[in-house]
Amino acid sequence: MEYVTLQRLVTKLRRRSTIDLASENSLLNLPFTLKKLSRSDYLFRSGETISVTYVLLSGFTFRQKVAGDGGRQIVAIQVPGDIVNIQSLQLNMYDHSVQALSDATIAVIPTSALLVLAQSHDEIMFALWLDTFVDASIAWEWITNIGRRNARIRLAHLLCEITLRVEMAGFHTGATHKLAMTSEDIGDALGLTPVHVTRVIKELMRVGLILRERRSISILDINGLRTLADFNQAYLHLQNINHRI
Amino acid sequence: MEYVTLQRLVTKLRRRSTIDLASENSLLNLPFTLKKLSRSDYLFRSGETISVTYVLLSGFTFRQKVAGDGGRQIVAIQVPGDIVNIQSLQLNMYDHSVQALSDATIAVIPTSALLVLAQSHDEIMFALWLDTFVDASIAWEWITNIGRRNARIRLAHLLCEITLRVEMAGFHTGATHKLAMTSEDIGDALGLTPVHVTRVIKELMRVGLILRERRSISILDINGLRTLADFNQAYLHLQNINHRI
DNA sequence: CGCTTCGTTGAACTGGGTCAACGCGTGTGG
DNA sequence: CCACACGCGTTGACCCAGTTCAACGAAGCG
Repeated sequence: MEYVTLQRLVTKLRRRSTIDLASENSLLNLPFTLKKLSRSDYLFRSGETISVTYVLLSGFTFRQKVAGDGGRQIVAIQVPGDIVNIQSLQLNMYDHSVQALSDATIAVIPTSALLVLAQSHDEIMFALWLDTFVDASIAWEWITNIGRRNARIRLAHLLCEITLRVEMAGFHTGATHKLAMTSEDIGDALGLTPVHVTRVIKELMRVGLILRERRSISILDINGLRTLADFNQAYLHLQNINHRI
Repeated sequence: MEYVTLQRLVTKLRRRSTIDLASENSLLNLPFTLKKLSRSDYLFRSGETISVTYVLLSGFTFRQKVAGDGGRQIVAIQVPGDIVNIQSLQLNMYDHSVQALSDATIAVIPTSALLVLAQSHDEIMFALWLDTFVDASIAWEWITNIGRRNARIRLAHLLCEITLRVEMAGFHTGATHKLAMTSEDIGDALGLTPVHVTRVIKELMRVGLILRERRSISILDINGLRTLADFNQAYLHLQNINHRI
């Protein structure tokens, strides 16, 4: 069996916050177990009470809510390194579900251990808190995406965001990177129907921006997508602009 | 001149978190100045760098982003007691603007003072952090609202949310409560055009759920609205369900 | 090899957008 | 104190992006 650590979590937090060696070691020494999910498996469901915190180590997961008429809406996507439910530090009842978008590996950390760490290391507390700000910032951008952009631009914007976040998580993207999402998944993230998503995908293929084979999408021209989507990455707050010193 | 305190902030934090007397006093002793805004005045603009934290004491403000084609999207609304930009604790560059929806009074607190307080009182830090979680939770519900509900239900849902949040801020609502928003404001919050908003408002009037006079809306039948919107207030996390003890 | 899942395509439909005209308060300047 | 202008709600006619429904096909899996 492979040797698994929480290094990816440290790397992710380091992108935006300063984490000194002591804090890094504390994080790496957190107790955790591993959980493997297959596509569509639930990590947790709306209404459940859980006392663990999940960190995504590989694969993708997504957060979803269900509208009154049964319509599913994906409200966030997690990439490797992301903490899935940092809310668990303060809330233990969930009003949404998290499900695997692909096969995924997840570190399961007792929330109490993380809480102790946060309380003893301000640096870690602020780093985790900053992550919460970014979650909100991304959600606001999604509201803008769904509320004010047409289907083509919405899709391009989503692809730009995911590509960039995956790169920042330390994976090479480029022509070889593939995103495995069904038309229904994409539609549920963009507020569209799967039928229309396939039409829009074909449009973006026709102009050479992406390539779709089976249920995976490859980015052929990220700059073209960025231009089309008028993508401004400020909302991802990727630089360490922490101004506490 | 009236005597103004940050009591409303304490009350707001108390709704969800435990704030002991010492922490309460520290909060009330925070230095602050007052700022008065008229409808449409900007509190801050996208791209600005600011080192103060704003707390809304009376009136309403909203957070907005602008899409590439110039379309405005309102991504959040603040009610009295809300901290407008708690992000300032860690981020000092904004990717969105905040504007007054009505005449508003705002407490302006040096971020550094708030930061010192948060670092010396875990209780306050967690209370502020919890507020961030709720901001994200509300944003996710808005994504679902805009992505998966039709115009009538979207509007009903927004009205339910605002009514409840204003009540929780300690104001009486009921038949006399009025919300002053133009059709354009509402449209920008719901991802609709002002023309369609007036049509939907008329629909809700026809069935006796609301009353519109000039540019204000009164709620006539909050239960009817809740039923129509299938409103589930869990996402507002109004109870003190903080499970750290 | 048959079943399931999902992409693909076409045709018809509709919720909401667009455009344009009008009307009613309100505020403002002469 | 009146007249005009401006902001915004209202209404109607028309339009279109995206939905709906349905049929078909291809890959993957047991």
